[in-house]
Amino acid sequence: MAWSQEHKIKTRQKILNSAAQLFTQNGFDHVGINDVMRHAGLTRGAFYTHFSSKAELYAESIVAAAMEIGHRTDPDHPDVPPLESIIKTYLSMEHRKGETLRCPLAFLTTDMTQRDEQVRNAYTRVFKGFVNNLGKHLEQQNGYADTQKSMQQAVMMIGGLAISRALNDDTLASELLDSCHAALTTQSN
Amino acid sequence: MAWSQEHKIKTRQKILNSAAQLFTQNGFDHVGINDVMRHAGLTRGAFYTHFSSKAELYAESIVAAAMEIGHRTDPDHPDVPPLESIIKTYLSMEHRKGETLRCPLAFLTTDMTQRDEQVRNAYTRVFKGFVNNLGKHLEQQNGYADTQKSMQQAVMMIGGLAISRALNDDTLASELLDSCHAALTTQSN
DNA sequence: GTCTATAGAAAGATAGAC
DNA sequence: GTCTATCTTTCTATAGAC
Repeated sequence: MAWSQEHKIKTRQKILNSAAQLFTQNGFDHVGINDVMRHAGLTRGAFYTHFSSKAELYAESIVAAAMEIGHRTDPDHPDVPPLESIIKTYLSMEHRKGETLRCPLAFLTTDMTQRDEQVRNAYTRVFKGFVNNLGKHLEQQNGYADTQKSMQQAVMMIGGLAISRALNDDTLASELLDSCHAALTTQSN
Repeated sequence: MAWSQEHKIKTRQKILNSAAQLFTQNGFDHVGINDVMRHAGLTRGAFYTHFSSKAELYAESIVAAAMEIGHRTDPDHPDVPPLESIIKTYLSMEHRKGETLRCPLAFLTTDMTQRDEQVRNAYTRVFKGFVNNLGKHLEQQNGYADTQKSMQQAVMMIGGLAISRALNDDTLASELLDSCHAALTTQSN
């Protein structure tokens, strides 16, 4: 049946979108399958026809959450802002709040140490894509690639945001984000 | 009774040491009070005469875990190695494994976003101490303080290690740690 | 202070009706 | 495909014996 097939795909997407939001906001352990399904307008029992386990959903959610941000930062796509602008948005107090923007690399960093292979693989692939994107920006800017510099930029962005979220002091967090921003724009590029 | 008082203090310390180890290795949600007490050679029921809640234990554990590393890196103490050596140890695959060395700032970063005030305050205090220590090293080296540079160093160390632990790819993780090391030693200090 | 026993709640996963 | 109901496990926290 073409119709029910299509309906199933749409339902799956709704579950995945709900999961991406809830997981990045609260982490794996503080989101139940119940929460995800309710957020998607369904109930518990319907879950396992779409995903085989909570971990599988989590792995796919990380990729889904990354793609939401990814297509806004890929320099191969049209109308993507310059690196300077991307960095500023990434290292913002807005992103730290996590209401409108949530990079899974920064929001779920230490969460990964407790997860299984499939989840960690998803995170690793997303990280490689992130570094690769930074590398393309750098190459457009300077004419040559430099993986090491791209990794340093990635750490300064992801690490800076992750730590700022851990701090229970808005002033300090803001100073920290500013320091990271300065490191990324002041240095000899 | 002086004897039972002293015994209680020693028991408390044993619980705290066990907690510091288990929590930094596995995070808040994957360590039960049962695990901590068993590791300390006791049973569940004895816990609540020493701590009022799991969160209180967690907060104190973070400080305890930090002090284990702290006194080895404080430039005011005698026989503390130079910054270059500290950075190398911090950004090592050994530290990434977490068997002998575990900085709570890097091991528990995103875990903090789900915790209550007392826990987040403990983390924040430890982070301030970390940055302060780096600042003293920098001042000894260059003759002047630079908080922004110290924060950047902290992010490169903590963030680099945290991300390397999230990656499910030893080669990539090693490259990442090397990149962070290079950023901290190559730059114009 | 430390023990065993248990209350009470939450959550992953499954069974079976519709 | 989605629902309600349930099995099973896990864990914080407390009660009461010694």
